[in-house]
Amino acid sequence: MKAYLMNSKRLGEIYNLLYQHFGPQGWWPGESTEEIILGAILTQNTSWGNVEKALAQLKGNNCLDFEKIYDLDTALFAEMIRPAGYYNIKAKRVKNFVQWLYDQYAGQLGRLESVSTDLLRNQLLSVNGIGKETADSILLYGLGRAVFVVDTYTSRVLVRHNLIDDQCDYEQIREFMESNTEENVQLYNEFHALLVCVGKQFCKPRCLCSKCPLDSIPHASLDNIA
DNA sequence: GACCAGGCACATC
DNA sequence: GATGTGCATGGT
Repeated sequence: MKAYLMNSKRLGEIYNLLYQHFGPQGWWPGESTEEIILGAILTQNTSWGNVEKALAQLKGNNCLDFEKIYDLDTALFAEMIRPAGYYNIKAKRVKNFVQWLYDQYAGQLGRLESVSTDLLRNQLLSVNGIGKETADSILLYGLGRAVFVVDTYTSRVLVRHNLIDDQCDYEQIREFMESNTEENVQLYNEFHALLVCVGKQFCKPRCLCSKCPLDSIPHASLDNIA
């Protein structure tokens, strides 16, 4: 059997186990595209609980809105998102994104619909503060494009279960996921959310947790755990 | 008090 | 190209 068939079969098993255990995740948590995009930037190296606090503050100040943010003083915006951590740098990053949206698309998210995914991804990556994971989160969860999002949890779970080498970089992991699964926005959405879910609960950095729903999937030895 | 959390850019070698 | 560092709050 060819490698890609084996990998797609294994990924299928993993997806089914996770889906059976956790159920549909219905990501991204957020009521609007703007909230999803803000969440994607605010969650950089930050726990989601802290992001929720920051989003709640924005909501309370009626600032979950790119037009408002565009006009808002950066220092003032930074104060509102303080609970998310790295608030000064994240305030600049959000402003950079909004500035890009205004410069290129008159501030209208609707205008992104006619742009190809590849072009959009490259444009997002050119914004200072938007890296690969953030760009792909925006594309998949915010804009409904079929791009697999790779994050710490995705990588960790795949490495632990010997699906990828721990030296794989972002693009290699994304390529691995996209080439071994059906190209489908809803599948990418659920699969990534489920990987985060199992990662949070059962795949801590320094331990091999038991009772993981993926226990039946071949597992790396402790020696291989960073 | 240490460790971790849904990264990214930049400096330095 | 690889490696190290700053950015910061809040939960466990």
